[in-house]
Amino acid sequence: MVDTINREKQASRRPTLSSLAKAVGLSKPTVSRALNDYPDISESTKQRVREAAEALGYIASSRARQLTAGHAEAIGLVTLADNTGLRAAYQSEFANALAAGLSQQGYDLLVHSVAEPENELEAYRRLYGEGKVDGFVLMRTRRDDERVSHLFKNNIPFVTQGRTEIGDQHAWLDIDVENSFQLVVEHLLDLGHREIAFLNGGAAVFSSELRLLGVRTALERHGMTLPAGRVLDGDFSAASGRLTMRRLRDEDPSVTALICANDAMAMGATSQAFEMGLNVPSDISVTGYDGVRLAELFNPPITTLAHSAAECGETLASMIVGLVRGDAPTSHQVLLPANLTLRASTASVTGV
Amino acid sequence: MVDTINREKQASRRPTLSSLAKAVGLSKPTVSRALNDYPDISESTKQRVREAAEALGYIASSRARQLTAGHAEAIGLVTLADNTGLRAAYQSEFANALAAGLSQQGYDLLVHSVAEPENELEAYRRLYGEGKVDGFVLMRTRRDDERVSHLFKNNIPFVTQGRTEIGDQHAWLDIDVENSFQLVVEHLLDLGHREIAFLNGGAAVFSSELRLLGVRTALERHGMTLPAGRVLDGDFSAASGRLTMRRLRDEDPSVTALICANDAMAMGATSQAFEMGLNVPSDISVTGYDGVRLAELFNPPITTLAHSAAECGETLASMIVGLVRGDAPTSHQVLLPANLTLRASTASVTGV
DNA sequence: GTTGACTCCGAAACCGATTTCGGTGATCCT
DNA sequence: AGGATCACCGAAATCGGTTTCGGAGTCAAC
Repeated sequence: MVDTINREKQASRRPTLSSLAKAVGLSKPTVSRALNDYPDISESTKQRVREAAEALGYIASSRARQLTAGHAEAIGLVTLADNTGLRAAYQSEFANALAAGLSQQGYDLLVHSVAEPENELEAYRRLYGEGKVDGFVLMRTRRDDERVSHLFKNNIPFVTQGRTEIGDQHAWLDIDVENSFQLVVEHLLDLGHREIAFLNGGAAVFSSELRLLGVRTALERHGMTLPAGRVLDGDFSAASGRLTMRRLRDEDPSVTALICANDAMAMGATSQAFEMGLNVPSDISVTGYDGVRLAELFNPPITTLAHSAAECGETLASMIVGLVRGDAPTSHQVLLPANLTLRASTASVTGV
Repeated sequence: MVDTINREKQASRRPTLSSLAKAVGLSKPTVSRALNDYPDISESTKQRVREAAEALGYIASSRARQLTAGHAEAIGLVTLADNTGLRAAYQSEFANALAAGLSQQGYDLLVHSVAEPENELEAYRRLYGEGKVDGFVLMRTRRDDERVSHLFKNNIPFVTQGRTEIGDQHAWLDIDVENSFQLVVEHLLDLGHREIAFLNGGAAVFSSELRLLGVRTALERHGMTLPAGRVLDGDFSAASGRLTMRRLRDEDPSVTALICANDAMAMGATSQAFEMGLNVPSDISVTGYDGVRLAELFNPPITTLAHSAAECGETLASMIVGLVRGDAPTSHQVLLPANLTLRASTASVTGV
């Protein structure tokens, strides 16, 4: 009876290093080194061990390996549970690419979602403290970001997507927004627009400043200025794009072009325009930023500054893996360009 | 010198159970049980241990715990690297919700991306074999899905989103598409449409059959039939929506309403219609399915069958956790309704 | 025939937790 | 006072790998 139970147990249980060792008549360490291709194991033995492992379907437990190796081969991504709608669309394209890049390097992406923002830091602490991840990728960093300062202080590997106030001290990947938004302005100027408004993304985001700088610089190069009233503050949501479009028609109807700090706001603004009887682009041109795929499907397709989420994800993946393996954080600071992608939401000024 | 190094090591190293035990002058097991609130430890000792743990910033290593506990407290999600565009949009909303649901139950979501579809099974095998995850959530299951049969055969916990051929034997969450598409048809009939085409999603997907059944049933209830030529096959991509719309105008221009099997195809079809000079909905009505957020932002907003990705994610989360904890797979089979969400892509027939 | 170098493998310790089992001391009972 | 009961804690084994160290052979050299 006991015998039966034991045999069943044996059979149902996945093979371990010990059982594999027993099967080939070698010791645990020898088998381990054989599988890991150590030079002090004879080729014939390695061959024998590999065949036996294959035959028994042996797969080394990463749990046990992690314990001695000291790393989890996983990178953490902490998201906020209320991160829904279009904002999530960008994040998902990105997370997908990130996971792809990490997988290439033998790492997995561990996603943890927190319900309340005030528990966010705790999640980082726990995930790393428990040893579930070796480092983090941070999305949508803010200018003064407590996550960044916490990770930095505690010497935990991390890469941010977007620069921060202490950007010179950690690893980051960012888009050259300053330059990019100059391109947008040039494009609109070429089309004859002179009454341009800019819907920015809030001062808490580091790149907002750079975006504004880009817009200003380009305008000034052509002897124009951006009045304070034409700089609006949004929150990257489609709703805030709608709101802006409404206010614009009420308070500043002479505007012929609206530059938005992301695609979601551009889409919101465009939808709102149509609902108010304004046509995009014949009545007002709208531009976005991000290159979310769906902006291309939008009607009209949105002219935008596209950067490849896939490229971002892959680059971030190799950056964080580099950090985990001991690279200096400051050696991983990458600025990617965005490409002005002309589509149908911008057109030359006609009616004026 | 050695002393210094050691002290530094001690200091920089995160505290372990042993060091904590030493600090409070107790044994490892006692401290472990105190922290885990075992009844055979005095309240005063527990208190003392907890305070010391807090003071030292002790966090139990999940790596070590996993080794004895036998579970990883993580659920795997395997994605295909080429999963981009709109298809990804749905997945992301979903993955977000899934992660949120899992986190609530103390589990994390481990995302692994595979580049080549032929390596997909290998990923499932490895992830579970290594003990990195306790189970899986499968998205977009196919009618005859080798992932499903593999997991089923090997007795690995999993939940699918969507039924399969052996759906009666495993856990799944699905939308009641048959019923839902009846609603769409009724809606279109109410609007006076009589020339209706249906862009389905390919026979490999189990629900395609049910969708078709729903459309047929509703039509027949009104004494109508769906001619074979009016059933098109798509692949859920926006491109296939565009293609369909082109073919429809060329080959079957009398059609006044197009029912699509998902939002992406509906959006593609709509975009294409506009580009060909057809107006949606006045010339042709288009409907979608999925309730991706951006369908709402689309211009015109797409009438669709919406189901909450968030609800799906959360439900799947509790289902898979239940399975991991020993529930019978067949006890977790959930059919969710979809809500007909009327927006601006459908209107009554005018021109006929 | 001893020494040395070199190849190949095994015993034991270790990673950081949990679990099993047993033991001490206090308390209660008769 | 002796024995039973109970509350509380510790020694040792365990999970499944890796690493350190050393030992048994073989072979060439002197």
